[in-house]
Amino acid sequence: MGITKSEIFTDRQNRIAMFAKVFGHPARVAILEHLFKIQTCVCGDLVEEIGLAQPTISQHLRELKQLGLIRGTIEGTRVCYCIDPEKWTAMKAVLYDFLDREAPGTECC
Amino acid sequence: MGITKSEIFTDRQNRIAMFAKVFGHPARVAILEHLFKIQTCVCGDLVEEIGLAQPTISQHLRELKQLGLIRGTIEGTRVCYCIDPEKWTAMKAVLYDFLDREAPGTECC
DNA sequence: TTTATTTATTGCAATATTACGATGATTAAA
DNA sequence: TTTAATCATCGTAATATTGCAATAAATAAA
Repeated sequence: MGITKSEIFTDRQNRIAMFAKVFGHPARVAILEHLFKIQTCVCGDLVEEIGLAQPTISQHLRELKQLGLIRGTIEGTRVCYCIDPEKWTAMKAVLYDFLDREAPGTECC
Repeated sequence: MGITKSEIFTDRQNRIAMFAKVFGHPARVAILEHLFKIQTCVCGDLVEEIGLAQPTISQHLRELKQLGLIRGTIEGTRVCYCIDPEKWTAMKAVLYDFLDREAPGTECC
């Protein structure tokens, strides 16, 4: 049905999935990488840097903003985006807690 | 159009997104957590453990298998699943390389 | 062989995602 | 005030994802 049954999972599992999902598209990965690279915040440069239409970039930026991973500041006719350091750290803690496991070396079954 | 323009991104960015995407659903998070918890591999228990229909679980298992993160071994009428340790480690390396950044403390713009 | 058990596959309905053109809103510049 | 520039939003088309009932496939048990 295209709709995720979030009710049957723990908050923790839903939180992990929510953060992972936002990285599940290369455009959002590229946006974040560019924001990390260009210390001073960027905005419409992302449209040129990445090869997608302006409304598409804007849509991806909104998803990142909704999770709090980036912030946008209006600067005249432009909008400057940057990583939110606290949120980035908090997100890392959630994902690392899930990812940082050692798979047992024993053979399967 | 619902279709991702993978061509315009680097292999690295696509790889990061591909791995992150598979964790972007709580059912797959739950499956992996259960496989980590129950050392000895499980199969249809996942259907009971998680509250989704058998075909749905089977579909999620297939996605994990396609990325190589889990393996399935036929045992009579059952199929035993387990984490692939090498693939798990390789996946971690890819995601950590992306996630493990320090956001600059400087203010936005 | 027949029946049960277990998992994969197929087909489908409902919803979500991706992408973009058109347009609106806001502000700077002329 | 008018025009240009920049970004967000709306509307829409195409595709993807999620979930399940029905069914097939494979093997164990009777």
